[in-house]
Amino acid sequence: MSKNLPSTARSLPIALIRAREGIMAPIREMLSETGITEQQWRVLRVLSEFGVMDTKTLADRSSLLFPSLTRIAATLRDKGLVSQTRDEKDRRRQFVEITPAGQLIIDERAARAAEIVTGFKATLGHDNYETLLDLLEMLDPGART
Amino acid sequence: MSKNLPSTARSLPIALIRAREGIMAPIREMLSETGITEQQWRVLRVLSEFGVMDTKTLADRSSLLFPSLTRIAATLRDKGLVSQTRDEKDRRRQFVEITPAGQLIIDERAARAAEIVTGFKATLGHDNYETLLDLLEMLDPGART
DNA sequence: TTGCAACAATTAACATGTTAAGGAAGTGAC
DNA sequence: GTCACTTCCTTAACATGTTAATTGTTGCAA
Repeated sequence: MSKNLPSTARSLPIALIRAREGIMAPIREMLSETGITEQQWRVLRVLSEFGVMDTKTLADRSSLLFPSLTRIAATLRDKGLVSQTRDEKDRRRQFVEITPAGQLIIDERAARAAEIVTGFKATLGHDNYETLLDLLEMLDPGART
Repeated sequence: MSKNLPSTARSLPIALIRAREGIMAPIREMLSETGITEQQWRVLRVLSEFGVMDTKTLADRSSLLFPSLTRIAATLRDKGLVSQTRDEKDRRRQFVEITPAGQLIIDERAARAAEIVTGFKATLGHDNYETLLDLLEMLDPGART
């Protein structure tokens, strides 16, 4: 049975889009003054958290596809927020590192970003927030062990 | 306190992206043979469920921004999957309707799409699935009454 | 060593997301 | 009626998502 599609009002893909839209709106607003995009912010955050890493790891941790990352890395490099270096042992590979200028962007906005997150935790309630993260992780093909 | 950003591993925006990626992968695979995209599928589904409607309502129900919808509607019209008509009383407004060819695309794949949804329900468990939808709806700015 | 498969990264091509600006049609104050 | 204002939709410009093709390297095997 269940040959019928669920109503679009209870569609999981659509619900994910709308939730994401709700989450990102205040974050995009915060970022608008910096001139960097949401994805660029994400890359900087990953680099800030884990330090220098190769492109493949960076793409994985940032949840970005390679072609996107190529463009984003080029943009961030032009802005002086990251630096790229070739692996001398394997010249196919490349390493990316956040620069002091890039780290500054993170540092100056970490408090405000944390406030936004706190706001959503308050909206949902702490337990619901953790539950939500757990459920979302169950849908992540990369996280299913 | 909590001036520190959460680890990107427990970041809600990133978790939403990854979950969406996990959900959409099999759906995109299903759609690949049709030549229509995920968003075009979404528009057709909304039109199939609710019937003819004006562009504003369609954008709202499809969770698409107006500029995107303009392009998508033009694409679908060129493919003969929807038809557009001007409102004669208010010539700014426009109505969109699914064509038989468009409806056929939905009908031919409704069963397979429903199977995919059923699969995710099984992965999460029915109660978790409903909980997830409820929590996501709490983050949707358009749904907070 | 040469040839080829595998790999990392880029580029290309097209669709969408996002913001801003533009154009056309309706509305209301005067 | 006219002018400002609003509304609906489109266009523009740029960044990203997505898939496929391409380039440059490496490793391995005939």
